[in-house]
Amino acid sequence: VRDRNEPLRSDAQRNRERIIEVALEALTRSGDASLTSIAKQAGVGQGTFYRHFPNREALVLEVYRHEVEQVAEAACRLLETRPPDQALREWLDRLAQYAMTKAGLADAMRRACSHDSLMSVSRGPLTTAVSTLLAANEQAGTIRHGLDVEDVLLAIGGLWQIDPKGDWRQRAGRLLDVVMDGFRTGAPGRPADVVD
Amino acid sequence: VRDRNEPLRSDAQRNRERIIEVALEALTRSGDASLTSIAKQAGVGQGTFYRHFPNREALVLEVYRHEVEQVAEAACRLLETRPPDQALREWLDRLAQYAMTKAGLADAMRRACSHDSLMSVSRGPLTTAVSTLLAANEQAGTIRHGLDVEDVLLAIGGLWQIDPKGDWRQRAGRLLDVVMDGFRTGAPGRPADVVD
DNA sequence: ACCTGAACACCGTTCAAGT
DNA sequence: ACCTGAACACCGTTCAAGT
Repeated sequence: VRDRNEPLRSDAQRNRERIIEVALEALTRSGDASLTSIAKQAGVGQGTFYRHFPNREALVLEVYRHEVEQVAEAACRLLETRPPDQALREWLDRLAQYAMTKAGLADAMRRACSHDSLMSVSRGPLTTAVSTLLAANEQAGTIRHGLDVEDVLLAIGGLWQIDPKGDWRQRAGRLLDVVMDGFRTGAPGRPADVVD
Repeated sequence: VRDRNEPLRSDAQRNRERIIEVALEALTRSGDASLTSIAKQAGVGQGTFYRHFPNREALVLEVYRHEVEQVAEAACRLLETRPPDQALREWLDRLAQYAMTKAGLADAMRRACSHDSLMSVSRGPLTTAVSTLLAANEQAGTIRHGLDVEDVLLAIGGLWQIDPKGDWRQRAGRLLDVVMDGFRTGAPGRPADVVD
């Protein structure tokens, strides 16, 4: 209904930002925080809330997008200062750390978002980050050929199942060890696909 | 309040089974089927429903437990007719297939169940199956030492994120290829832990 | 001991009325 | 163009009354 490129009226802009700000805080604390409570905390009426976010999924996706951009940015910086395989591994470590501190938000995503929309968000900055890391490693010969972004995202899918309470550092480390080994070239059982 | 070992009165028993039966059907179709609708479809009042299942999580866990037992059983049979690594792989393939046909139920689990309860269900028959497969493979030398059940369950965690619509067979296959390679002994980058 | 269904609280969503 | 808050539908949960 509204032109996405037209700038918002200043009060609307402020409201929108305030909602996102409050939602980040509330959803991080608990993934099932009610929209009503978020609207109230943000100091807007329900109608206003729904003008900006037509449903829970829209809000969660927006908050998530904001957050995930930060992690994605780190990838390039890591590649500049480290060999590709170390950069990949460290980036995955950071992703794990991020997943743990934002467990509530991840929970909100799982509960509110369809498979399709989950994919489409990943198709944003996360994809760029992963494919950059992937390309650098493939070129350096530190991972097997033919892996795509979704292979990686699925392989680390277990991160979102780790309990943030408890020994998550060790758990995540073990998972990433296994996964990284699966990524490397010439893993046994699959003779290294020597292409052209 | 009730003694878990005392047998239920026959009508109560029948109600309980009917609820589970209906819930399996409804939740498989859609993970967010309402408890009210399930109770109604099962032909019981709300009070009866809550007598058997104090909340959504309790119901979902119970339905899930029933289903997962079937997959777990297959593990032993596979080990009898195949070499350990093929048995493991084929079992994972079946798990993937199962995850896809029961996508709604998996969705219901994700939405309704806490991390803790998710773990505790896995600690049931699934754990037995995985650890049997793991032990056989470790002994045969087809996987690295020191992997535990949770390593495996986390490594295949991505299965639950695959979209059942679309090319899930190929996706799951690729994921399991990566993961199995990560499991094998002597994967590069981790010099084979030669123990004792 | 178990079942029923009305009743309650709460949440997501809509909409007429405002500025 | 945007905001407000009352109103509605629906869901989870409880409980007094039944057998």
